[in-house]
Amino acid sequence: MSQDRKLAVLRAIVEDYVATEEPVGSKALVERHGLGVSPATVRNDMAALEEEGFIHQPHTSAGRVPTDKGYRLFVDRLATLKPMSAAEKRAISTFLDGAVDLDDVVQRSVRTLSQLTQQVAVVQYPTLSSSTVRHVEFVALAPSRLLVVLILSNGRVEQRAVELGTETLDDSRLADLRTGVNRVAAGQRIADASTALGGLLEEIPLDSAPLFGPVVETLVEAMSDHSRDDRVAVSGTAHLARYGDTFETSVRPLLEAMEEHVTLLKLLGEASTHGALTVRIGTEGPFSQFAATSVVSSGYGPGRDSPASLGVLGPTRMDYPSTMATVRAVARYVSRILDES
Amino acid sequence: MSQDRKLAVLRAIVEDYVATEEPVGSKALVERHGLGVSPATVRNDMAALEEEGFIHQPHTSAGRVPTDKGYRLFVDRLATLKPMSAAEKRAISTFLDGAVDLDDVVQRSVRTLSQLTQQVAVVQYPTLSSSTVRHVEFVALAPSRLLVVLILSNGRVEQRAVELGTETLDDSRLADLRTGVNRVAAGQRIADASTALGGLLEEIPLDSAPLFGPVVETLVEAMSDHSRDDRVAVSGTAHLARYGDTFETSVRPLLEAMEEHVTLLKLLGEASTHGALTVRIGTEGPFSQFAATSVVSSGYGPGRDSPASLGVLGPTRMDYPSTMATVRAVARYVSRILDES
DNA sequence: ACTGGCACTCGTCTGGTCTGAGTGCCAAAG
DNA sequence: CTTTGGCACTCAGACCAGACGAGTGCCAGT
Repeated sequence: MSQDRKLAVLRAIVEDYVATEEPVGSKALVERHGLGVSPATVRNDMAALEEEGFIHQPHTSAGRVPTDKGYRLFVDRLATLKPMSAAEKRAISTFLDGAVDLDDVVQRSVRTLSQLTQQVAVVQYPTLSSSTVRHVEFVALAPSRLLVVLILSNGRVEQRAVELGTETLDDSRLADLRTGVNRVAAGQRIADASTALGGLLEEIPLDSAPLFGPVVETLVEAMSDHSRDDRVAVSGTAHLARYGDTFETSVRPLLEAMEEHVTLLKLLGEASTHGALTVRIGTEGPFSQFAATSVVSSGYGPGRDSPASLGVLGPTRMDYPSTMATVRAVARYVSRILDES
Repeated sequence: MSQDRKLAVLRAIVEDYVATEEPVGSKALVERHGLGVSPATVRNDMAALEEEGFIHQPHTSAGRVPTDKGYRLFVDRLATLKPMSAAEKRAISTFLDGAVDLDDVVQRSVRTLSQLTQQVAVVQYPTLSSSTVRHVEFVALAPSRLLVVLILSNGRVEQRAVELGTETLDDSRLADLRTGVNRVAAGQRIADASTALGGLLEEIPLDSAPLFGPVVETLVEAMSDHSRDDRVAVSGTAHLARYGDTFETSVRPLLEAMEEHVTLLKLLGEASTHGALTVRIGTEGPFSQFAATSVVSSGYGPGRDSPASLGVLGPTRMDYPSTMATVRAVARYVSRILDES
């Protein structure tokens, strides 16, 4: 029995099953893929593949279905990424080039991804922590209320309101605050700015302390607050309809996860090394309720690090070659856009 | 035949059908609601109700199901809003009180709504147009690139990058710009600020024009740009799973609408007069694909106008009394929070 | 005006049969 | 040792008929 042919059979099974969504039998296989051998031969190979756990038959008189392990072998050794068509490339670039700011880039990316793959797409917002402070602005809302606006290099803007209690503001104190804070914070990476601000607190004149205190505190909090860090954009949930049969068991948990951004992020996985695709198949993931779901993801971001992930969720029975190609293409394109801006 | 009893029968049918999700027959009716008459009598009433189009029987040997018209009569004349339990009231207030900014208020509202009603909740962000300009800030990104930050009274922040071409910036010109723009714009309602800025363009010294021109243009655009105006928050899509049978026909279009914010807004309907509940049942809505879906919505917002809507989508077969009560309660509570801040 | 009775309808449940796709195994042929 | 044709076997799903029963409409009696 030739090892090569056995793998060819597995590949054929995966491809057929993905296309038809039905267990595939030996006869159909030799017909649809010119394997050049008889069904009986294929049956032997199939028996071996089943023995090794790559495929599985739902019931005695049915065809075979790939197992998670089978898909794994397929993506690792058998799949060649399907090259993107010119039309698809064009779609990506025209769609993404119109973006006006970071939010928009993310929104458009996630749309593009879901549209091209016909699946649920997820894009994590680039993390705050790797960016630098561009500017901090203060706006008086009322005599004792202050709006703190933190502007970051990646275009993100964080804002917080601060109650000053009995302390009151006037223009000159506001100016002091503005120059003082920006002197130490502007241009710094988030983490550095945070500690620098801490240091600032200790050297300021005593009479400014009641003002600076709460303000700096809020700023530090806003910087370290990763509550906005786990934001993700989701698109294409309607494609979940294609799970078909296993609705309550598969789709429901997914829909729930769509709103639990933390879960979603864990699913996407750590941002891997730049440009490398990660494929997580079915039960390989951390959540048992997504046993029928695969994740194809990639890190992306400006420069050479990948501060964020994007990817696609779909049934384990998905078209890996083209999904992977699309995810990679979008990740690259988005990274390039972020580089430019 | 007593008119009163006929209505009581309709009410009973609606309640039973909502509870059991199954067509309800005459016998079950008299048993579960102490109507004090025999099944045969009820049958006569039912025949009349069917004649008038309030109920309908799926097939000859089945019970009756309310029609859209039947639900309409029910909510208009028969339903008494179910008062909220103390626990629910507490849930609303504790959940919403923790909100730190406008975004957070909206997020928490939509979460609360979907959790309490066990349905899909939709909350429109308060429209930009009704708020005033708090402050406009400019930050130099590069010698010829400028970040314009527009801070509004409702806590929303809009930001745009401006390319200045050959024009270059320095601190004093930036200060000019800042004071100049804020002098005419700060404190104005959006629309007024827009026109005022237009006027500003004509009276500035000639040498500043190349700088002011593109900046003001961008600002006006950001103000009039309603692309961010149709933003909505959605939560609880997982509850769509309860549509059960009619998956492809009902749920899919809904999931698609969830991402088409424009559609969602149309569905939510015009923000009605403050505090008034709107109920749109099945085909009464503007979209034929949502024939099996009802919308319960209410305007909300600070003061006495309702710049935005919030509401709940669900199957026509929903528990109107409690849904309506919840929507109203949340709308009121959110309005109050917006009033305070 | 209400009620009990009765004949009727028709969707669903049950059990049984049939069909065909697909298998595993074996013996014969390369 | 590998491949192939043949053959008996399994079993899910389709199909069918009959029984069941929930629910109805109508009518005559109270």
